[in-house]
Amino acid sequence: MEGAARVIARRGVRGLRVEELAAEAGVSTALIYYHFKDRAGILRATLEFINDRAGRYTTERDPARPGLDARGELEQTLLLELQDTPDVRETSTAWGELRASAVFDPDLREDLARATRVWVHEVGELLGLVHPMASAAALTAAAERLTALVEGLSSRWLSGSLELAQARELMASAITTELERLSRSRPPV
Amino acid sequence: MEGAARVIARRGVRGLRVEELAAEAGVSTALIYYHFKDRAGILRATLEFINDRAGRYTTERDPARPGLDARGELEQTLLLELQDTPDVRETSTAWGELRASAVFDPDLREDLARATRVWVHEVGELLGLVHPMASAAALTAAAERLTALVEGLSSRWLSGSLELAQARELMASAITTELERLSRSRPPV
DNA sequence: GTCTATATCAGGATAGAC
DNA sequence: GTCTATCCTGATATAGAC
Repeated sequence: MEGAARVIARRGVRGLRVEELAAEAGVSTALIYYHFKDRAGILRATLEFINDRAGRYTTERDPARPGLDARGELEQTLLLELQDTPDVRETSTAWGELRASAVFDPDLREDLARATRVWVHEVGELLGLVHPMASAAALTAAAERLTALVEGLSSRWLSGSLELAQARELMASAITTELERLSRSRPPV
Repeated sequence: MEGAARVIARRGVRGLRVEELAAEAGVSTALIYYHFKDRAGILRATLEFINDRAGRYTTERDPARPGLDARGELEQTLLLELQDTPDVRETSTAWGELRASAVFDPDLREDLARATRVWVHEVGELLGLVHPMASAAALTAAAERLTALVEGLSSRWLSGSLELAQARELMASAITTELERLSRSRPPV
């Protein structure tokens, strides 16, 4: 699975070759087919693996850093996707590929939509911690804008149209703006 | 070229089959190869065609609607990408595919980065018309955020994670927010 | 479980006639 | 310019031995 994640990060979901994956794992292609029904099965398992791993590093901060306030946690959650580490690169790349593939493959859409909803919801909760008086609708809209922006910036970064440092700055300023917006729409007590 | 644009919208850049393109155009594959060197040549020509067409419908508003104020023009330019017409769908799909492919194909990056810069610059200019006192840096940053958000929302829409109407609402509210932000950072005279 | 073939097939590209 | 026929490569998937 780790090898598969690396291959997807290197070649994309649609560029994944079973032979290359086998080489990456140091086994024969036949063994891959022994463990997975077919190419689609490999993909399914790998994307699940990647999502699990992403979920892990998204939530493991919770108990570990009690000193982090809600806003800090929000920033960290969103900026996490804009980092040049192998894990994040793999996850973001796979995520982008999944979305791009879903445009042409309806089978992928449901999983993707669900995962997106979960993420938007998480960010919405964090925004709610910072601004407890904001309406649910306002929080959801802000979360939707912020997460969509992360995806947009991430794909610009990965496709070489934007420097990582700039992407992070733009994201940070967007967070500030959204929080200001929330505090104006329903001022805190 | 129109047939190619349709096929790309249906199958993606990486899913384009020369045979399907030939069928779409009602000719043989051999004739396609008579006109284009190879598959890459087909792709190059088609993406150029699509970009030209997109450029056309982006700018043809200028002389036609003198009544449209700067803000209206800004909104129209950005919301244009979020419409369910064949042209826009084709353009947005191709654009998303191009970006997704560029992650794995360095050859595509330069063209893409250039086109992105042009677009960001255009939006920056429009923002400047609305807020002539804002600094160039602030305008560019806002344009970068807004265009990245359009891309993020567009790919969510095309991949079935977001309703078009919602995407448009989110985009409209983001424009409002960015304009407010600009007016605060350097208040108008 | 794991390997070495190998069947099979799709799709890019070309030859050569008209 | 346009077609039919076909070559050829690369990639999925399987058979069968160990």
